[in-house]
Amino acid sequence: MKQSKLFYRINKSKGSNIESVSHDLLIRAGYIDQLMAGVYSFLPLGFLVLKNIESIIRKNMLEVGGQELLMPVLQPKENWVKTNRIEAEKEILFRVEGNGGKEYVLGPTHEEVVTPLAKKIIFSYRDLPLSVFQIQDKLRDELRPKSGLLRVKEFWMKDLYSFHANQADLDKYYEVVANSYEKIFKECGLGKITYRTLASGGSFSKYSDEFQMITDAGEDLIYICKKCSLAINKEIKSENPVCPNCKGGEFEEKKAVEVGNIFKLATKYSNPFDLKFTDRDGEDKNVLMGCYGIGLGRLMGAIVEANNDANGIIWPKSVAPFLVHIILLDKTSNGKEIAEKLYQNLQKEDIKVLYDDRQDKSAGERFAESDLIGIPYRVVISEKTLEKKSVEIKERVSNSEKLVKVSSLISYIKKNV
RNA sequence: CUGGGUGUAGCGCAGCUUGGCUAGCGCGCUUGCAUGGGGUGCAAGAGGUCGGAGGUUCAAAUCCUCUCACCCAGACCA
Repeated sequence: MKQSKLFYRINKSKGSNIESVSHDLLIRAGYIDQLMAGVYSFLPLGFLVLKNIESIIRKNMLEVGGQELLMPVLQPKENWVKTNRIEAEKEILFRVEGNGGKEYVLGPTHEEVVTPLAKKIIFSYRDLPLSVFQIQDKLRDELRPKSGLLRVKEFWMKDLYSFHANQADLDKYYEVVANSYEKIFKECGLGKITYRTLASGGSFSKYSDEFQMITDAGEDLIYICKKCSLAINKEIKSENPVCPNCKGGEFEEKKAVEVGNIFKLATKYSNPFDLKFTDRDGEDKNVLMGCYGIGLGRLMGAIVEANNDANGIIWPKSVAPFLVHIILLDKTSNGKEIAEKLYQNLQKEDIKVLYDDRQDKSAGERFAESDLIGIPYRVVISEKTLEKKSVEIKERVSNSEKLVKVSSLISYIKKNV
């Protein structure tokens, strides 16, 4: 992508009412735009990041046997009456009326769709276990959206639903997904600061698990055992004066944001929708279910909260909108030719490049913008570097740069990814 | 929903207390000249009717009433 054509606008000044770092940086660097409270557009830069996060999640969900499908945002009110969530969730439920007064719900989640759907497919123990997932838009009328992407009314969510013949099988798969979640957060660069956190559970299981990333921008409090590192949330803490795992140590209190959670739903939804299967012994039994969610936009915000400095965002390579940011300073036709060729050749190697070809901007301004946008590798091409048939390469995470021969730049980058 | 705060140009703000010339500033944008490795300099321009509606007044960004929106804290939250 040539930067002169990129659909974005840098804002030099921070809004006085913006509190969270990720909110400020994502807006200022042109990743997102606020349409109204809790509702954002993803500009090209932001959408590239979102799609990278999506790819990481999709890959891992396919690995645990999830089959990808797509369910509608628009849902019939009747299904929500059946589970009583039309009442239980009424504060966050968007409802719309269609022609003839027909009432709809805009889906905040999809148990009310996936369960009746599964009923058309699952009949026998032979059909179990199975799991399906989607990455799709969710709508929740949050009472108070805040902190940019960390709490919003409309967002992409990955939701996986699993179906099992017995508790042991559900328990086993639940752990498989939990491990997969840890992998996802690690791949997004949050491995060290994201804790699988014990939380109180759904109706039929005692516990659920939240995945909490430590950050001051978070709105949750979690407690980490200093002895065994078990993390628990506030409710569990008030039920357990000592660590329920090691019976030992004190807890350390940390602010955190919930980037994912997993539940054993058991029969909570198979009951009202009468989702049953015929077991080996010929008896009809309730299907047991699990559900597993990750909010993609929130994860993106969390990644920025955890990866930034005074100059801007520092994207982990796995989710960065581009891997390389070429900045051409040399104004001669020779310099331009070399930059263009590098730009083309990098792309041929499937390396994503943002090429700053804006020769009317000062070097300093372009460097400042580059830091703000936060692409992992910055490659500067100037008369100075070209005298040595080289370009200058600098990683966003470091503050030292080095010269690399023009001819070996691609292999250098490939070696370091 | 409760409490607090804010709406003036694309962005960030001043002006409002003590109504009064054609509503200012910085950034950005346009044009020209210079500059060319950390938000470059000089000059000349374009752009707003002050969130919205109503009211008071000779006169309203400024005062009053209503209303909408956004932010922060709390409550709430698979």
